[in-house]
Amino acid sequence: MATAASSIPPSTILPSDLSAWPVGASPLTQSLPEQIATRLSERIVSGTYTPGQRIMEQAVAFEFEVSRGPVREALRLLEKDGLVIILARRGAQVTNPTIAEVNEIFDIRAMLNGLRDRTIAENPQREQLLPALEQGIKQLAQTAADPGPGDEYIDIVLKLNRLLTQAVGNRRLQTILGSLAVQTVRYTRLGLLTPQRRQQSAQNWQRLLRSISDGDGDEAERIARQRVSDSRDAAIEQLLRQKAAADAKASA
Amino acid sequence: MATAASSIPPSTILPSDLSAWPVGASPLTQSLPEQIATRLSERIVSGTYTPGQRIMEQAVAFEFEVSRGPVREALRLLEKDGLVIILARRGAQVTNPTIAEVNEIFDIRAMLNGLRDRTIAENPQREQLLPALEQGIKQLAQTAADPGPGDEYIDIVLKLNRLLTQAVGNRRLQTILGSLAVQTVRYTRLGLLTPQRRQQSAQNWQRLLRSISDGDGDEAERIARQRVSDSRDAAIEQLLRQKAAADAKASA
DNA sequence: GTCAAGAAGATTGTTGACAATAATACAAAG
DNA sequence: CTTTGTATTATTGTCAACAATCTTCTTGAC
Repeated sequence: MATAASSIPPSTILPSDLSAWPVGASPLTQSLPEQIATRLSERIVSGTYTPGQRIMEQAVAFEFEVSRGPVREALRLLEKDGLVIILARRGAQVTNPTIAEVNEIFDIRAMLNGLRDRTIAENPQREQLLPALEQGIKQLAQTAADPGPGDEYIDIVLKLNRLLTQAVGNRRLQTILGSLAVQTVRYTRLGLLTPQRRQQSAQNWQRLLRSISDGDGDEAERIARQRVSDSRDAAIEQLLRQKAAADAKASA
Repeated sequence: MATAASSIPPSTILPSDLSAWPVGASPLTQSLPEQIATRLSERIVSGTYTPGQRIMEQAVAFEFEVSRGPVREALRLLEKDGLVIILARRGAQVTNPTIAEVNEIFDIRAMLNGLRDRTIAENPQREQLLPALEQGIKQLAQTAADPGPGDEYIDIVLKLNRLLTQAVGNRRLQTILGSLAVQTVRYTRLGLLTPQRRQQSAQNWQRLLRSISDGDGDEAERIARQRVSDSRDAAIEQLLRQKAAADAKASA
């Protein structure tokens, strides 16, 4: 029944607009499968569900007090974002990407972020974006210098990326970038963000702002690729530690 | 029951490996939803289902002699590839992209094809690819000069693209490019491929071959983007005619 | 004649049960 | 002790029916 939807509390860990689904023409209320997918994606991104872990329809359905139908659809949605892999007659399990695969995702992100930022820099109406961008980047510089607790820094970066991704009208690009972002945030959250890396990242954002304001598409694309490349390094390190920990646990 | 699957004849219009789904570790037999999705995608790509047309679960289920469950999943698969759009409680309808949206898809294809061809050109093991590539490009040159009937030319181009896409190990890139290819083939099939365009395309492929064999990634990327850009022009023209025809029919 | 409100019909969303298949445990043979 | 075959269990795949919602048609008022 539709009222069962209310038994699923709203998302708390991830801001719901981070995820890929309700990108355009979103209804005010997520559908039941979407709600389930959101909840499950939080667990995968946060590590509650570990890489390789099986997710069984029955168990999820029981926990959320719905039938297996919506759960199946939710798992298909997660598959679309690469958070789970579904094998025929063997169900879903949390993806456990290799280093090479994560690198590949970053390759694509670098390309498409480049396309995105170039498009924005060459858009005559880019002026409207500048105030919000400036404000975010200012915040970023402050947080880079003074770390503070938690993931505040990453949240700001995500917000900036969201801002830019939504600014380009290209809906398919939004979808793809959203999906790729969901996958990589698994490894940048809690990542090894050293002060130097934060500083460099903040500087890159500042350079990006200038290139956009100047309307220099070439430069914007170059910087975007550089930025993704930098975050890749941090993510790979993080992933390596994660895998090492998992191996140690497995052999114990 | 599983035997109902046999009531759905295999794909005929599109070679099944064109579609995005069974990319890696594919089971020998497609699942029921996949079979339905393949069949429906053929109708959309071939124009049997016109842009904007509603696809109703009941009707499809009845025609294929299955229940609505698998049909629902099939429609979700098609949505992933951008062939239909699903609105909550309003069902699926064949996408009817604007010129701008098709342009956006080609923007992304240009970028990612560039990434793909660069990756291949810079791969030390690229030698293995060259014979098959050469053979395909030779075929292409012949067909470009001597058109022949049907879509033979386009089929060769698709084959070449498939060859390259599968050559890069990057599975996610494969998925995305496959999805984008499915969408654009709606407008390149039966497209306005003038002899000049075919000639130029064949030449570009030849240049690409050389850059790969030389290991020149920069050049490979540049050519790839050019190639997509050219095919974009033909597709947009085709789409314009299609829309004009639809408008004329609507007002009649 | 046009527009609004309501009723009837059509269509999607969800559910629980059944069927088919894969994973597991166990026993027997080499 | 390992391996192979078999029985059991667990899990996914499919179905048909019900509930909720949207669409369309009719009716009535202005």
